Amino acid sequence: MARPEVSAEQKQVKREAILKVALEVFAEKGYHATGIADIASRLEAGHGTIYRYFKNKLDIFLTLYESLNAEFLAVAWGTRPDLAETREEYIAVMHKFCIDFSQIFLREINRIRIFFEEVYADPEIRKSFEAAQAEFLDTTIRFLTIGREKGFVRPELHIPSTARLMNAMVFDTMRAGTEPESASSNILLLATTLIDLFARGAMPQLK
Amino acid sequence: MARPEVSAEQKQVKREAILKVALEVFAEKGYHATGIADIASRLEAGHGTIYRYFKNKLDIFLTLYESLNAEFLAVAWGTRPDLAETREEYIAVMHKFCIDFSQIFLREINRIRIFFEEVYADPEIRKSFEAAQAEFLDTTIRFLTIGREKGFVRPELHIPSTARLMNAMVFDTMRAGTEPESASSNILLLATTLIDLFARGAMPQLK
Amino acid sequence: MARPEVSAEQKQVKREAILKVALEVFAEKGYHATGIADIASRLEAGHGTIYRYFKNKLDIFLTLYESLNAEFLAVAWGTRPDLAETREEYIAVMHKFCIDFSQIFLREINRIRIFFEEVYADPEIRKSFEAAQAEFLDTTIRFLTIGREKGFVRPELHIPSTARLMNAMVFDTMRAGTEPESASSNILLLATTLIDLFARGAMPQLK
Amino acid sequence: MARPEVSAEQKQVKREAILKVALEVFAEKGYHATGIADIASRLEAGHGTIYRYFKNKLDIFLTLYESLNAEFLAVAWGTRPDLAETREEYIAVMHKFCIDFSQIFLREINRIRIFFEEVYADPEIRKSFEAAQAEFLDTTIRFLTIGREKGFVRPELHIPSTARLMNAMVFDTMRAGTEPESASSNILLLATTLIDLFARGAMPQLK
DNA sequence: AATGAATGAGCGTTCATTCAT
DNA sequence: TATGAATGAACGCTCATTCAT
Repeated sequence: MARPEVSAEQKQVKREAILKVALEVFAEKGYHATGIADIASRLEAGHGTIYRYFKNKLDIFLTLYESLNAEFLAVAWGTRPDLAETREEYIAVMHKFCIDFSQIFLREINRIRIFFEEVYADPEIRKSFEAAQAEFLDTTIRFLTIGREKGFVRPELHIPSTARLMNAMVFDTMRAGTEPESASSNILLLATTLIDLFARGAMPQLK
Repeated sequence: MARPEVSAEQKQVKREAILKVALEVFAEKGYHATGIADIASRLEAGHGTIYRYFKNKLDIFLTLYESLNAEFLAVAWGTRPDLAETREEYIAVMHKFCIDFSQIFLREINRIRIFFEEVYADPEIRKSFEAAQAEFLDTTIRFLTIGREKGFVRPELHIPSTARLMNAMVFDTMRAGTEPESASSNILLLATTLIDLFARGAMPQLK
Repeated sequence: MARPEVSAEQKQVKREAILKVALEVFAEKGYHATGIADIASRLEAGHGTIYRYFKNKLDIFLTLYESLNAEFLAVAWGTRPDLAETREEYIAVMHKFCIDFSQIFLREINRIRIFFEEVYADPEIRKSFEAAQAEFLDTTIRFLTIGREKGFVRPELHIPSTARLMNAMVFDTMRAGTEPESASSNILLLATTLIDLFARGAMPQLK
Repeated sequence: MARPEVSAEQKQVKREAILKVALEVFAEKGYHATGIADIASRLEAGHGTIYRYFKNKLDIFLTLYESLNAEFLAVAWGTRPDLAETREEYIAVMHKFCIDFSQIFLREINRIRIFFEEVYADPEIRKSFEAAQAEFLDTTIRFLTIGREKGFVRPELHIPSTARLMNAMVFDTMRAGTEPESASSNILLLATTLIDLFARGAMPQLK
């Protein structure tokens, strides 16, 4: 009984070691330019070894890709706009979401890089990306719908479009974090601005 | 003297013929999956011929890519927020920009597709994309800066961040137009919502 | 003293277990398409284990192959044309040989399949096949030589050639038994016809 | 008009050059042990070149294989037992068939070698072999049926079985020709014996 | 100018075998 | 004794690019 557990555990350890170096190489060179040989040699292992743990190159990539999607989605579905009783609380929910997202970013900058850069490298990756995007859209739609019910969102706003635009801003904020530093790519500043735009728009209020 | 001119002109005609079919194939299959042979055979020409007009596959792609960027940038630099005298005119400038952008889209859906999907297919493409994005950012910064000077933009807004977020929304609106139709991917609806968010935010105004 | 015996016995039991499943897999997939992993997994053992009992894949195959040859040869050497006193008894010897061969077939269809199909899969197998064929030829030559001495075989017949042709018919009859059923592949009918051709030829006798 | 013809002709010349060396290598090393690289290097060409003329390794092999089948079948269908008016003429038809077959053999010993040795190297080859065998059987059945109608074949003989056994002898005679010389592998002697067995059987006629 | 035949580096992947545990 | 993780040589094949015609 103990034995298979150890074996399975060791297998998992090795899988994760492969994922770790694969992520590094994918982030450095991109999906297409990365060869199994690159991953194997950085792992200081034979390239046959990798095929003991993953079906093929795509399998490795999708594993990395989907685990990131899962983390993002967990944060997104974890927001609780339903608990917000006031306008300020509603904004605070959004704020918390941005903070949580940022934390994943800080931890997972390489995975975020491949998340954005390799969307179209393979039809399977694209499918995975699109499935995740659709689900993200659902979470944002939920956020807005609850907000409207509670009177925190202007009722005349078209929710699906708004959700899509907000997601575009959120993901671009993440993407900014993967870029070499510049004034415009400060992730926190972008998040603050995003919330400000959401709350008040860009134009002064007419009296 | 006449001869070389004709020759150069003919050369240009052929170049454009190649670009035309290359665009089709790139849009259908993507950069990596497209072979020179695919382009040549659809052109009904030998593949050696293509190398007389372009250095290599990347050269063809970048030519297409950069001409699209140039068109987009021409529209962006052509906006005249400086001529807006009223809040409504300022919004109208933005509206016109969206309309003009949409028109490029309607005409150039294939180029827009490759614009979005092949950003990271090659480091050169990426560089080109990033250069264009930086310039787009400049046009939006100009738009916002002029708006602020004229009192149409809230002075406390951080302009570079706002510009980046607006661009994210604009490009995502374009991208939506390349996707199979769905409620959320209506390009005009997205543009209208974008302007609405810009003008008023998503939340009701406090009295 | 007892111990090594038991060990050797156990070793033999395991060897036979390996041969049993190996035969199944070889028959199903063929020599080249069969991997050590296929055999090991059907055996529910590690693939390293197999190398404790056999030198390599070829060793397993040849063991199976040669044991079948040995069985066939035992039957062939077991014919007793020397005991035949009459033409009818001589034919009966041949008949018995066909029946005995068929029984091996009924029992060992899988080994017969690999016997025919994998002759050239490896030079070693080929060598084994050819050695067996040469020995089969000897048995048939013996059968015919004795027959001639006893006046049951036409003296003008070239015995080595006749032996070879008869063997060709015998093995093709066996091979027919491994094929999906059809009118022409009825093993008993073929054997009967073979004997009939041997005894009387295909043409009517001239008066 | 002249141009494409020349081009197609050159293409054919090259195809045949490839087939020529491929046949040599296949005959020497066998299908599985032959690599595209082996063929290419003997051709003194890059291995990519081969893929301009053939889809893959199997394509080359099947081309060789099927052209041999076609030659054999042409000979088989070219026999004219229907023209035989006497027993001797009927035997002469068979004799001619053997001679013609032998001539292909003398010309095509390498193709005959692969014909026999690589039957099961790939399912496609096997399919091709079996289709050819079935057609050969038809030609022999035709030969025997016409013989029976004309009174040259004993009416009680089971024709499909007889046809199958005769084919086994014919092909084994061919196979003998591919083997290192021995008393039993004299192709003409085998053919003569085959006809003798066909005509008179192996046993003395009862008075 | 136009061609397309030739090239070969490079890819992802398989699997028989070894050997430390 | 039994294991299965590790290995890496070797495979078939693709395709961007060159260059002789």
